[in-house]
Amino acid sequence: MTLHTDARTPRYAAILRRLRAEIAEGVHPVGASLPSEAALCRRFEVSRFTVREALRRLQQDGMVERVQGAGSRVLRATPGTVFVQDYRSVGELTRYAAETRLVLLDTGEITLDADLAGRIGGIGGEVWFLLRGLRHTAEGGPLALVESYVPLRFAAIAPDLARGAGPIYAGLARASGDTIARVEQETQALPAPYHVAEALELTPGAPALRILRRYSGQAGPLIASFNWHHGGDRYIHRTRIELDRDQT
Amino acid sequence: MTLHTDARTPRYAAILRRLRAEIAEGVHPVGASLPSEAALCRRFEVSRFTVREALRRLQQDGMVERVQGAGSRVLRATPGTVFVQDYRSVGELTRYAAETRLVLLDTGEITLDADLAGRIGGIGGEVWFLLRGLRHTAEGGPLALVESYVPLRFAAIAPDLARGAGPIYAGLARASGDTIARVEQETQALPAPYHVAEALELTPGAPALRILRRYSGQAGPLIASFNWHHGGDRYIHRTRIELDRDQT
DNA sequence: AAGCAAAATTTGTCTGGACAAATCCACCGC
DNA sequence: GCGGTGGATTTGTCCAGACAAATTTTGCTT
Repeated sequence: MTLHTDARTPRYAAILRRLRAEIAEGVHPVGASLPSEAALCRRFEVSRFTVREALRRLQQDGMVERVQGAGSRVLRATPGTVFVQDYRSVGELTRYAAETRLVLLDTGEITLDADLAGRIGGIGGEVWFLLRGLRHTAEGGPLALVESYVPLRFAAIAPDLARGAGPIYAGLARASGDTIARVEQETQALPAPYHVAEALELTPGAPALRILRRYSGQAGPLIASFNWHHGGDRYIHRTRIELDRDQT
Repeated sequence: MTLHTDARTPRYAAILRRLRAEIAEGVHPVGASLPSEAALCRRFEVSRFTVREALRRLQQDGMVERVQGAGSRVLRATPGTVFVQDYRSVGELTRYAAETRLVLLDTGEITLDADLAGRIGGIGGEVWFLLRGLRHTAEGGPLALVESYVPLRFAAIAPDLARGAGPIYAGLARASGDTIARVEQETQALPAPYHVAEALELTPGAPALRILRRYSGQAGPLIASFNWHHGGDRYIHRTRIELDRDQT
């Protein structure tokens, strides 16, 4: 197959457009693997460099995940309309988590129904172990409902980690001899489900902020959790972009 | 200069670490240009591919901007503590805005009640000039309601800027001889107010995502805008943290 | 001094090739 | 059936080279 591209647009851009369209149309459904780099090279009659450039951009859009030895897998059918990236170094991330932890310990009001064991087809079609917890503010009001999904192999130790010191993801990484490789986060505004409304003292259906956070190690997922928050008046999810350079 | 790298870490990672350290130490101050790719190749005794891989990651961090023909310029010395950064560089940000603009023009469905002049004690107790706009997707559905607040001194030119080409904040910066210094963003989930629900085809009170974005120049605020979005099913606000593997 | 055109510089795109590292899978032995 | 082993597959890293495209600099002309 030859590429239809005028002299202006680079070849990888044409391939990128083609692949994006195919993913959107369901030729490569979410969860399926893309053809290998070699196959794409043959199909588009370009070098591996060009194919990789296109795949790299798909990956940057969050549409595709690439694993050495395994291949490229479709994560989502469309790029996020607004795509914001959050950067923290590992040291800072740990410190951040530690600070959060401190606040929680300060109030001494964490509830953890860790013994509630479920086998729930949670996220990504996989079977996970569910932990449920509640976070309170210093004033005693509910701050967040946390629903954490842990791979089944951690089912035995997860409750202890949840009750122990330090963030859970760090404990899981330690226990499996892994290191944190990736943290992803998705924010949505949804009507509060009944059990969330009850926990956060909202009326069911009121706007709630749901933040999905996924921690992955080199070996695979460590933990994924939904954090349910008050919609607006009591909680603000805040980000900041700082540009240090002059723009013309 | 030879690289000190054990067999495990790739060479580009070592170069990346070195450059990051030098930028942090001020060897390459913010605003200055990095050595050219060719120079870095000679210095580290690697091929251009390897240098480019390191530079590409610096660019992804938002620390460096790369312009064809001009070189690589240092944008910021370190990743901030809790800063969330749009992963596009400033150059790409402009282009992104331009692309959005194109899409909008394509559908021909932008509504701009720019002549609706209000003196509204908007944000921060100051008096602002209000612009209102609606963004449609390619499929024709409403994507976002935009309410922009502009300082009164820009009241005369703002409507023209909104109708003209290019992002408004860039036009304002140009008009005032200023440069963008900071962009802040806050996300909240709120019950959709009536006028928002009407615009986005929601039922009033349904969960909506409100993103407040503030652009500031060196001299002061340039523009602040509320972006109202669908709550969840059609719009996902997504962030991602990717940790480099060369950190322990 | 100002304007314009050519040259030099610098990053972008692309080829072809090579080996390493991670993963997957079929086969074998128990 | 189970576990391990080895080969095949697939992506990651790296090189040397080439031309294109954008920008900056230089030098010439007016």
